[in-house]
Amino acid sequence: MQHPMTAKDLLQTHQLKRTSCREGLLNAFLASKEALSESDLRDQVAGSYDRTTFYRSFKTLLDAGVIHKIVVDNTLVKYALTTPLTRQHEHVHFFCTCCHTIQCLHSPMTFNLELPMGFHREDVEILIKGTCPTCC
Amino acid sequence: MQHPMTAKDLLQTHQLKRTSCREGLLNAFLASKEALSESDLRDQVAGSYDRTTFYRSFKTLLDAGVIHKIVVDNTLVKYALTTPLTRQHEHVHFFCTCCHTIQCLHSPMTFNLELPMGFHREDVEILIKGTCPTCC
DNA sequence: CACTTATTGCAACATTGTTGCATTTGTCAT
DNA sequence: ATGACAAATGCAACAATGTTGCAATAAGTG
Repeated sequence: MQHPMTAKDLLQTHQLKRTSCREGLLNAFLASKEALSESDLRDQVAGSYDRTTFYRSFKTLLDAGVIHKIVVDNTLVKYALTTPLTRQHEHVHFFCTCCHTIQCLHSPMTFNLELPMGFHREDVEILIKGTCPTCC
Repeated sequence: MQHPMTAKDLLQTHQLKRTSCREGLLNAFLASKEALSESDLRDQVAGSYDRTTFYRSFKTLLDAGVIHKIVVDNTLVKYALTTPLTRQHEHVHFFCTCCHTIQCLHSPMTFNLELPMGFHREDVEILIKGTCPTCC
């Protein structure tokens, strides 16, 4: 299932006003299957809008949770639309070192993490790096 | 085992010249058990050095792998000394949701991950969020 | 359509990061 | 120790990035 949503829907769902800059940003996300970097976005939409407007619209979408941040390798920062699957905890991100795409894995997998004394676990973030089926 | 190393040792091991700014940075890390943010470091050492020098020294340590980056929650960025234990793959970072500190965990832990067909795993990054012994 | 409120664009500013170059410092061999 | 060489430093100037206040504008509502 891809994104059946339109920029308009996304904004209305989050009770945000429907402005052209916000729609421009969201359309960039809707048009691409992969996560986008901030400069990707800037290249696509920011020519048309004031720098300030871009920042503010971008921040609005982030704060509202319409999009979310992803960090790969502790270095590469990208953003993607927030989906119901994205929202759930303890899911695993897979980063393909070959084609540099990111996927969420939901298939059954087991963890056995034994923490040292005194540590209490609430949540886990896991990023697996390797090659995806398409690449190898 | 804590860090038995001195700033001097660390620099020599990595074949970096022993300058006071680099030593200042490393001493900040050696003095703290926790990961530090860039502004933590700036507060501690940067008064004494030129802004440019701070950036360059910091980058040198990062590039050489003497320190490494840690990202929590896709948002909070900190840095820690790279130790032999840190260097080994599949080590775990712990983020305390109470005191907001980050530690590297090295204690023995078992870890089982079954990947879906076609995926090949090369490396794993794990961040555990919860409470540390000091806090709860 | 008119009203209300949030968003926009602009300008000015603040912060953050970068580059070139002369000076200083560390390292290594003597 | 001393000198030579390479590298790091500090400074200044610059570039990029992010922020704030405010008047003009556009969006949602009745």
